[in-house]
Amino acid sequence: MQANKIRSFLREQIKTSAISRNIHTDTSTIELTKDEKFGDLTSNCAMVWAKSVGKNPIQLAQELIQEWKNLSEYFSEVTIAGAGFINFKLDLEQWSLMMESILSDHFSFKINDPSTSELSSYHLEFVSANPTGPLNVVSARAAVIGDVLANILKTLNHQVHCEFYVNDAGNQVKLLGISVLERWKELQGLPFQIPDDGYHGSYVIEVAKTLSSRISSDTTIDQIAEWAVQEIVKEQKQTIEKYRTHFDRWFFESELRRNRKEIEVLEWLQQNNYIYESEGALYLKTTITGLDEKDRVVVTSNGTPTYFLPDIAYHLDKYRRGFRYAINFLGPDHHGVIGRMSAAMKLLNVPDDFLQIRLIQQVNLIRNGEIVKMSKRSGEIVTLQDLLNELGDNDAAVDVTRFFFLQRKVSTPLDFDLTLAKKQTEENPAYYVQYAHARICSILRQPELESYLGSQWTKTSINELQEPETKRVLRKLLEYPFVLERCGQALDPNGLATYLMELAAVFHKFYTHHRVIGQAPKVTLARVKLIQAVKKILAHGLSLCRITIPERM
RNA sequence: GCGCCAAUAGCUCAACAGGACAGAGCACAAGCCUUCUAAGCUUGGGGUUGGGGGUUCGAGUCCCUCUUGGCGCGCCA
Repeated sequence: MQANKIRSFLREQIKTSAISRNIHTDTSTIELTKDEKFGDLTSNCAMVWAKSVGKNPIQLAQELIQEWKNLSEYFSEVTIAGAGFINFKLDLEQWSLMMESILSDHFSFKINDPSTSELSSYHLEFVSANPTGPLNVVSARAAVIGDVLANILKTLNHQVHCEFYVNDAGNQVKLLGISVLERWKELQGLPFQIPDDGYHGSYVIEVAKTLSSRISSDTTIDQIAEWAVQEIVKEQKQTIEKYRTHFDRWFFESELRRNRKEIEVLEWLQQNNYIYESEGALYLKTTITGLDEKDRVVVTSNGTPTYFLPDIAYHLDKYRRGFRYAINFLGPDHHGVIGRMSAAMKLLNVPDDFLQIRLIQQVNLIRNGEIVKMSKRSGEIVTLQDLLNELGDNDAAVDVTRFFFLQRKVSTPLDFDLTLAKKQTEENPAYYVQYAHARICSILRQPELESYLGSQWTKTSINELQEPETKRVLRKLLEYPFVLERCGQALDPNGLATYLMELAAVFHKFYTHHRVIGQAPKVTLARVKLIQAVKKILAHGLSLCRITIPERM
């Protein structure tokens, strides 16, 4: 939209000036100002360059303004302020064009400026919980983050593929099989004994019940394990879909193994001398990359591959499928993976920036003021389904938790207070945003406004939108594409939730200060168009978050 | 012991690859509905951004150090 166009124009000017001063890596930024008194857009380039050019920032800023052409085409005022900020006040015409672009039918935030964004294909892996139990609340956080980030990246015109990696091979799955078998014995009234490191949760009993007709005394553990995984994954899929998160593919480790992909990788690594043997086990020389602190075992001395080997094969497979970036969201207890996996990718000649591992910090569940310790093995779990049940298991419950998780940065641990969350369904921040949308719909339903709804935006309407509370709304609208771009770059959708709160806030303030109905026709028209624009952006943002967009509340 | 992540108002969190006076919500106090939804708005109190150094025009943000909390450090996944 218009905001991108304006920024590209400025960026070009700054770039030209940078090159003529021999500045090749320019770290200056163009930002929206925090306060209207500084204009609308601001650049810090004069301050950033001052040192290497050997001039004081203010003097440099004056030179730059002289140098730049056609500023008046976009800006009504360009000033130097503070330590050397160059501030740009947008011309009314530009505000009008912005409104026009938002209100137009084929309105889009897609960024068409190749200098600001290379279009890429992203592989997003998130949640990837083990298929040995139901999804818990930590998975819920990952699900929302990954899902909304995917939506944002798509809006920015990137190709996005979301994947859930199912670790359905190895020891843990065998343990699951044993645990199910023992529970089955229990159901048959036979003596049973679940191993200490087995799975003790009550869901195992449910799985055993479901499978009871298929199990007999000569069924193998592997078979039971396979069936159990199927049941649990089915359950996980249902829950996650209910939670409005969709994966393009559920990738099974067993599939990789059936095609002997991990052996293929191992052989390649051996041929290239990256593997050595010690005490009967095979080690990968991850340390030679400088990215890992010690070499890692890939095949144990009894001949079975560790989880690491298929993991390498999986990430290589992502690369071979042609993605430009693989973003991998992991739980905080996996941070050890970063070093070894980056090292493995390097050994396989995959570009350094291909794999980007992000940690999602943990979720502490608090109930009645106490932390609920969760562990699949001990059986004390609060599942995602439990959580939804506690909150009422309806659309509102999903809205609440999705928005709650989106409000926090992924890099910080968070406390989820169950008792509070239940109460907050009445006074939740998500409602604040939704309420703004419902309020606008309510205004637009008024019969007096019917004749205005379909009218075209006219350039002069912008003159009617100059009160402080109204101008603040316009400034917020201008910010939206900046917000999306920032979220995409940071690989964190957190900023979107914050933005929606702010947009709702400026609207609510506008609402209490100004009335749409009963004004001079040109004023009513301008305000109708304004709230239509706000409605459009709110709906767009909420749909990226996959939160209900209510017409009435 | 080594490593990773964090610490911002009474509580939960913001602050956009260092930027202009650190902002919201909840809670607390006082107000605003005979006119478009009061799930809203207005006003107020509340902070040495865990402590201490440093880097620079400028630090919550970067570096060092200390304190506190969480998590890792297996031929488990």
